[in-house]
Amino acid sequence: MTIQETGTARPAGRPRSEKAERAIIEATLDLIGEGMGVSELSIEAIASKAGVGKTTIYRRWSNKEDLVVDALATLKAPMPRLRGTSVRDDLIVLLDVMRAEAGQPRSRCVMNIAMSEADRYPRLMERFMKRAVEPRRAALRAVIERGIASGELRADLDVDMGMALLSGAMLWHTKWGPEGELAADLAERVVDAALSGLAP
Amino acid sequence: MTIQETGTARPAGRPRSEKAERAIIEATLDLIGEGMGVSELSIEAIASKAGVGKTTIYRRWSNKEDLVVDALATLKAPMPRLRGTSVRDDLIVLLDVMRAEAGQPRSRCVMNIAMSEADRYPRLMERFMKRAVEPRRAALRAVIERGIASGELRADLDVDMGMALLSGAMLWHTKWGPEGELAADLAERVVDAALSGLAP
DNA sequence: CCGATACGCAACGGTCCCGTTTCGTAAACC
DNA sequence: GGTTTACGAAACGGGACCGTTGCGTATCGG
Repeated sequence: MTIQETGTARPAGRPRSEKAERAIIEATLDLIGEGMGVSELSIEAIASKAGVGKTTIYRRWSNKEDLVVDALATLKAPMPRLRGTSVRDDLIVLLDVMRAEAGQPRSRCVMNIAMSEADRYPRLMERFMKRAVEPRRAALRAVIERGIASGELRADLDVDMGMALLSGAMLWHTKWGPEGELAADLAERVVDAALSGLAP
Repeated sequence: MTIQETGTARPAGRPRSEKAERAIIEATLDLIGEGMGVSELSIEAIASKAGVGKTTIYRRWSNKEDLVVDALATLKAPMPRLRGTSVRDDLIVLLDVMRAEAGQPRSRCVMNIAMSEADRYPRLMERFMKRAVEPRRAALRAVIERGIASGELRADLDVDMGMALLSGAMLWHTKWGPEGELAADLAERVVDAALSGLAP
């Protein structure tokens, strides 16, 4: 009882390497971000990429799905400070986060998983939605609801429909838009187009 | 030279079974429609589902990608007759086709492939885009351009942005909207929301 | 009937990955 | 030093699928 006795009795023997744990999760996210589906992920590939023995993985997670769940749980939605001055500005900020994320392989995990594995891994999706998708959705929803309340958006606007138009348009550009990087002003143009509508 | 001599000399021996060929392609599309990615497709699973020997597949296609290319080539975009009375009506018809297709496993191939395998199979994607995606896009683009010309849509509207808002919103509802079947009036509501915009 | 080709089926050796075990070494505690 | 647990590496038997081959049968033209 010299030091480091915080009540939880430290187990005997060599402690588990946190570095290895991080490397495993990083490798998992990297592979997913490269476009690999969950079913194509192999423990051996993760171990190899992480520079780790398979034993070290199986000691921590009993199967692939548990590992992926934990890996995805470390993904947090980057929550920008919304200035709250105008709904238009806040929407641009939120959608521009989507644009920026679409470029980083790491952040691409979110969209890759959300789009592809929706049906097959219900347990995984449930956690993943709660952790990574819901915060993004909630932020967008809050801005839209605030806009309705303040009169900046139509009083009869269906909130879900507003979310669909805004983030759907970003999604469309990401996957099917003109090739290459997304234009820097894409978020602004999407917001303005959605706000003013297609009709004259 | 009794009958059936159309210049292409009929090769000797038993002819290849067109029924088997159709069954193979059907099985391939079924598996893709069930959410199976191209890399998870196995020749053995296709053969089994089609009630066919592997030999019969390898006799026709030398690898999986060729088979998938041919299978996807049989997918044609269902092209509804557009009445052309109003842009709004035509947009609703086009988007409602998307809604209807989202339910049928067979037609889900288009979206599943288009969303998931974009990067990894460039040769496949090129053909697939040309055959199955482009016609849909062209139809939507034509309607939007007609609307701009007729004054039913804003003169300064970016056509790509219009397509993104409309089909992006449908896509969003398909993947992330409230669970269950898409509402029967979804296309109409999306079109009206996009036309009038979010602002008052 | 005969030759030729396609068919479904089963088997082959090869590769990848599984999940487990063994081994020698490393890092914490007493 | 001694005990205990974790580590990376290697090997295991097992399963899925690969692409190929051989087999007996079916279906065409001549």
